[in-house]
Parts: sequence; C-alpha cells; structure tokens
Amino acid sequence: MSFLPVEQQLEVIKRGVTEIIPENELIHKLKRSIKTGKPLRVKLGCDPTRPDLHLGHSVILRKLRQFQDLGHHAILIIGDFTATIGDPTGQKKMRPSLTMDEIMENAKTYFDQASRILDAEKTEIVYNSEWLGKMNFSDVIRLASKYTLARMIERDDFTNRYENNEPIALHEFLYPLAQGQDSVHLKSDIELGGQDQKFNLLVGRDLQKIDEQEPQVCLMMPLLVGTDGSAKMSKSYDNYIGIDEPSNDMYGKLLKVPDELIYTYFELISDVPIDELPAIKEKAEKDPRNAKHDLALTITRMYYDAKTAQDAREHFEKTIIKKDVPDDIPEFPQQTGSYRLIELIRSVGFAPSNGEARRLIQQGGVSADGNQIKDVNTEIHIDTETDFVLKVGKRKFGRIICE
RNA sequence: GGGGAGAUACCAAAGUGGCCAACUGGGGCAGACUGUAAAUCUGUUGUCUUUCGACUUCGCAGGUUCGAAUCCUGCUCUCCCCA
Repeated sequence: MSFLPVEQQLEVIKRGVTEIIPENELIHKLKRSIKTGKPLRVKLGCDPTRPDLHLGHSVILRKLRQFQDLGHHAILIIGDFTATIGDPTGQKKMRPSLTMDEIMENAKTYFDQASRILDAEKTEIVYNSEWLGKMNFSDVIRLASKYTLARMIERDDFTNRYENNEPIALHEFLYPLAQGQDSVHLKSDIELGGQDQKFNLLVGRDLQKIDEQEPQVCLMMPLLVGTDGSAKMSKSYDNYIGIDEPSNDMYGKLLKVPDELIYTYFELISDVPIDELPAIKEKAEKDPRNAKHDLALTITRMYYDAKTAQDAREHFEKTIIKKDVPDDIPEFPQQTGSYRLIELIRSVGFAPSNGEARRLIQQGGVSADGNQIKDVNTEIHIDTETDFVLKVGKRKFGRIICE
C-alpha cells in the first residue's frame, strides 16, 4: 500500500475539521503508516436509533470516505449495544432504549444509506455488542472504576441537564465508557466524531492509555447548521435535508439555506475539490443567488446524477419562481360523481383533516387550473371529461381525472 | 428513610369550579412580498360540521358536583432539600 505524502494527506484530512487532538500524533501516525505501508484504523461510531440520514450526518461520513480514499481503513461501528442503553450526547432528554430487532433493522437502513457516501466494499462493519455484550458485571465495575464522577460531569450536557432539574440516569455515565471501550477493543488510531462528541472521543483516548495502547487521535467535525440557519441540522428541529429525499425537494431545501452558510455547505458536504473552494467563497459573497443554485445543483448531483439535478433546477424555476405548474404531477383518478372540494383535498392526502382542508381554502391556498377557489362549499363534479390540476399550498399539485 | 414541588396541546408556558378547545411565545401551515421554500408583515393552528352547534383533549384510574384542566381518593412518573 502506498500513501500520499503527509502534507497532502493532511490537506485533505483537515478540510472542514474543527479540532484534531493532538495534531502532532496524527502526523506521527501518518508518517509511520507511509513507512510501514500499514493503513490507519479510522473508527466512526454510528447510532442506530435514527436511521434516516441527512446532510448533517454526511459531514462525518464524508470525512471517513476521505480517509478511505487516502488508503486508510474505515471501521464503522454499529452501536447496537450502546443503543440499548440510550445515548444522552447532545440531547436534552435521555433517549429511549431500543430492542435488538429494532436496532438491527435500523442498522441495515443506516448502512444502506451510508453506502451512498462511503466505499461500502472497503468498510469494515462491526457491532459493539460483540465485545460489550460479553462483559460481565465485574468487568463493568472495573471499567467504571477507571473514571471519576468529577470528570464525567465536566461534560456540558450533563451539567446543563442537572442544573435544569432534568433527570440523568446512572447508566448514562456508562455510555462514554462503553464508546471508549470500543476504541480499546478495536485499537483505533483515529476516531471521528461531531464536535459534540469530543468528550466521548477523549474518554477513548484515556481508556487506551490506561490499557497501555497508543491512544487514538480525536478528530472533530463541526455540526452542520440546518436550513433554519441557527440550530444544528436535526430531524427533531425539522431543519434537515435527508440524503434520500426526492431530488426536487433536496434542491428546493438547499435554496432555503441562509446565504452565510453557502460556503460552509460546500466545504463540509460537497465533493468539490479543495482548490476550487476559494473561488466558491468569493462567489458566495458576491453572487449568493447563483452560488446557492450551484450548491443545490452540486449536492443534488452527488446523490442523484447531473441530469436529475438539472431537472430539479428546472422544476424549481418553474413552480416557485414562475409559479407555474410542474411537468410531472401525480394523478388522482376519481370515480364519476359529485364531491365536496374539502373531501377531495383530504382524500388525495393534501390535508390531514376536513378542518385543515377548509382552512386552506379560506386562506386562499387552493386553486384549480390556476383559479383560486375561496368558497368552502365548492362541489366538484367528476365525469369522463374531468381533467384539472388541483394545487394546495405552494407545493402540492395533483391532476384530478376520471377513473 | 423524612420533607417539599410538579406532570397542560408539536415544544415551552399561563390557567386553580362555569366567560376554557384552553392566554402567550416558539414551531408548523396559508397569504402578501422576495433571487429563494430566507427575512418581514398578516392570518391560522383538536375532530366533525356551511352557520348554529356537537364531540374528544389538560400524567393514569376512579369519585364529588347541574357543571372539573381546576375539588377529593388511589396510582404512575419527575425534580428539589435533609439524612
């Protein structure tokens, strides 16, 4: 195995990172791997409680992919065992524990999605129940004895929760230890994590030292800010862009990103080469409109292809900018007869209840073939000639035809 | 082990017998506007109902009352203080 020179590797590795602890050990490890031809073992733990990956997750997965491309060995740990504990990291509340069946199901989904970013062939997948599940109670106590309470409660989220009178279960203290034990077991050289994982990654270092291993280097990536421009991207804040969202949605949501984030997104989640970044930064400042379309096009292309991305762009231009009807609209065949508009809106799934449908009409959000309908009592007659486009809100289109 | 506080809609948080389907803020949705699905402004935000109105909802289960989110009893969960 031959590797790029240290400097070149570092350039790739350091793209977007917030912190490398410690950098000199990383350089040392890289030099050694070049000398011995032995790839570094790069570990990434994943949480199988939330299988829907979004662009926020892609930050760290892309970093792992970059290590793969540099010739290093990627280890993806499915935290099946730790998921049964519930991970408190960065959460206000403790997560519910899952059953093994749910976890295995989630882990599969996770890997399927992660494969769109990682080189799946070259990724070693391990389940931490393999070793954690074999520990008996005295092993656990011995592990727990290696850390002190004072060090545990250094962690911000524990402190905050404690001050806010929120419950912290004892087992939550075991989570960082379990994750650290993963590093010991796998003899990892590098562990990747979000900035919020810093504490857990450092525990891994400590436990490796106690075990007289060479400690891992901790590499933290920033948390990607979501489409709202304030909170980190997360499903619970509804500011996320899923990696398997339809291309049109992906494109549209990317345009919603605040201008200040355009460059960050390029840096962290796009595959544009490093030497193009400065020009992008300049464009993002001078011409945010087009830079953002470039971003949307780039990211959509990464998860689909160039043509699909282009189509998404046209779809957006047409529906949002020109307020035109999109090209391909789902058809909703109806049986001949007379329907109340409210019922029709609900039955095609454009509103969850009749009340909601009524409200949408009253607020002027409903139109048929471009003509706004404001009368709540409108009746629609369906016969063989029927063919019109029902629009509800900004984005819901449906062609109503006779069955 | 002892004492105290609390659980309200998606989230936060008022309400302490009828004026409560429940103040307010956030979020969501819609409209206007916009390069944008951003920002801003306006409206809206339990279900059924054209209106009137009816029904379900304030941790869970019972009870008191003409009437309960509000009072009583039991249960579950959480937090704080003392030990």
